Amino acid sequence: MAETQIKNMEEFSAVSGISRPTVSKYFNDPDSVRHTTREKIEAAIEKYDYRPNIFAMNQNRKMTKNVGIVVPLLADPYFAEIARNLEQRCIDAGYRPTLFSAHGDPALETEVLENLRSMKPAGVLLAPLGRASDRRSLEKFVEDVPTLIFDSSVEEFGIAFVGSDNFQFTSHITDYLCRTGEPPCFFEMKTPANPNAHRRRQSYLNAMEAFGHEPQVISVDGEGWSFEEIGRLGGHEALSNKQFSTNTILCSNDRLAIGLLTACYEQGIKVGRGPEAAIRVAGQDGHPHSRYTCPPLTTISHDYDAVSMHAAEALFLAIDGHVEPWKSTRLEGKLILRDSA
Amino acid sequence: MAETQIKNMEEFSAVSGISRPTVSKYFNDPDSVRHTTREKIEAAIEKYDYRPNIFAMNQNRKMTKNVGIVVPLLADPYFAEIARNLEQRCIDAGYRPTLFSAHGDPALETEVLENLRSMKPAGVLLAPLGRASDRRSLEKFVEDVPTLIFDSSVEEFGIAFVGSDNFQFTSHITDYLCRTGEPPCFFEMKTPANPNAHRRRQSYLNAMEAFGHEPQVISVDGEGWSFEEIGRLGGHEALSNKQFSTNTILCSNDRLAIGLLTACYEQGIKVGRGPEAAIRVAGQDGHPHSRYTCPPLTTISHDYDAVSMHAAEALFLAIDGHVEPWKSTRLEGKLILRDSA
DNA sequence: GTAATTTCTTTACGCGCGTAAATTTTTTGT
DNA sequence: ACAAAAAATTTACGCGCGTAAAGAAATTAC
Repeated sequence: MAETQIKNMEEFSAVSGISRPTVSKYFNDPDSVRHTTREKIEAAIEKYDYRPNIFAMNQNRKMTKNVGIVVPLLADPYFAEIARNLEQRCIDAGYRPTLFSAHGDPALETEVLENLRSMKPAGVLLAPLGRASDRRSLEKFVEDVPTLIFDSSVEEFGIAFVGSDNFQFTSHITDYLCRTGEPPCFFEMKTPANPNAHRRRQSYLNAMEAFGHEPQVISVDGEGWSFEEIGRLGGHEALSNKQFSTNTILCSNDRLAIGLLTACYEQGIKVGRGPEAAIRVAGQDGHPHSRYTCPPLTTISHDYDAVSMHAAEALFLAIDGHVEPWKSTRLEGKLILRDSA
Repeated sequence: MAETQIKNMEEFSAVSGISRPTVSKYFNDPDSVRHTTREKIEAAIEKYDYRPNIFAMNQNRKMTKNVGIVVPLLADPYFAEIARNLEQRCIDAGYRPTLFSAHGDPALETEVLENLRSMKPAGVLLAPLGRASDRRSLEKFVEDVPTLIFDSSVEEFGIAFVGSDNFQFTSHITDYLCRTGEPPCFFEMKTPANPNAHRRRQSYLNAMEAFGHEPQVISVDGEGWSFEEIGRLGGHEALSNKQFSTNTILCSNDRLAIGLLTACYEQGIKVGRGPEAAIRVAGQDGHPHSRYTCPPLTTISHDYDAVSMHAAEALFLAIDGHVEPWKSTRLEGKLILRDSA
């Protein structure tokens, strides 16, 4: 690295021997300049360690290279994991991702979108809070910014939706449970955070009917995003009152299942699929933590990789101007058999 | 809101009746203008929904209002939780926080800092990867940007360090375990990710000596940040080989403990403090998930609130120019008694 | 009420880069 | 080798705001 400190593109253009507009063009898209020119510029970048001022860059460009990634709750490893995936894909595609979390709070979600707007993002990958989201501010946002909705759909907002096929999820795992033991009861939140839960309940009802079993849904109280605690408290109540009509419980999601497992433990109820176990518990999501519960949780897992790939690709296409009608992509999950069911 | 769309500060200055330089002053610091002026401006903001262009703002200011928050692994709920805390404090103090994760990768950590630099942040709250961090790039970074190190200290880098008192952590919980049963063995990673682990081991050795017990450290293999899996695999090996000389195991951190609990489960070993339990297991960190293990994990918890408060305050003071000699603040943890020990 | 002080206005320039237009140079096709 | 096409250069302006300087206006002090 040379000792002369380059402070702007003008100076850089001088030392690199390439005119400033061409240098500017290069930074906008390295492939847009001739191969030999590109090499000269990159040699100079290497030598002088020059990087253009991103604020000055973004000020004039109508479209920046910024991409916002918004999740409802970053403290949930599921969202952390998918956000990590998306982040990497954005970087690989030459964008500058920025991570945001609504922390379970609708007001914060609105605020985050408000702030995002001022970053003039080329696009946004948004997993909405769901039921609690402020519909009007979401609507206003997606009008102005190319937004791909993932994880949980909100009407036909944005350019497309990419998520998991909740119907497949639940029917698949219900099928498994029915084939390997007593048919499952369904354990869920009474007022779930997002519409995925409704689909899963409906799919459970459908599947049970198809198999000729009597469905039983236990809906527990609880607001907010403390699913484990809701599952634990609700589980205690349901267990104490003997609300489960069979020895098998399918939870609406893994976090609820984790709470339920804790409740079972606290009541001395042995969970598993062995003969000595009293009940079987299964979850849904393939939560990063589900491997380490006791017993390890049988679940049906999101295809993290596929979801993030489809979501990112769809957004990048839209940014590049490939307009397509709104589309919903729902990917299948994979059953993960462990000891809990 | 009026229908006229204000597109820059010039226009806003016209409709608000305040000159542009004064409006600019207001956005730089609302308290720097006269009370009556401030009200006029804020009324106009409300009416016209104007927000200054952040790129243009940041371009000329030598110091922005940006604050970077960098953690080693956002998928770890511990870091997610503390990041959330810090984020909120930054917002409350009028800064614009941006979240970054090194995702356990030293190269990514360096890259994140490189990108952060171009955001000209007023300051950075950095929890380094630790042992794996690239010392030289950290050093270069903290020279240029006011950086507060938290969670895991790296020499005397940055403006200060704020974290937990690992010596107090381990001596406190070791004391508890000794008083309530057999003295603990210490379960850790052979090559831990950060220096906190070394302090904890040392503190364990000190405490055991003080109590007149023979210490026993079991160090398990494993690289990276998959602590649960490392704990599980190492736990299996240690349990099979009967390496634990007492019935009590203190883990270097909660994630390791969670893995160990899974190993115990998989070997049919009952964990708890009751008479029917075979061993006791305790962790350290107060991991958000520790409440929901089976049995719920006895641990010693970081004071998340205090750590984030001290860290944020120290950074804000430094940004405001209060230069103080480098200082290390280590906060005590609180013992959380649960069923596992 | 007057002077001192604070705050605001006017004027003006610059930051670093995007980008458009006209021109020149280089590359490509045949 | 020559014309056509592609890419680079020169020139020039603008983006939205920070900020400095000088003077006018409003507030405060006494």
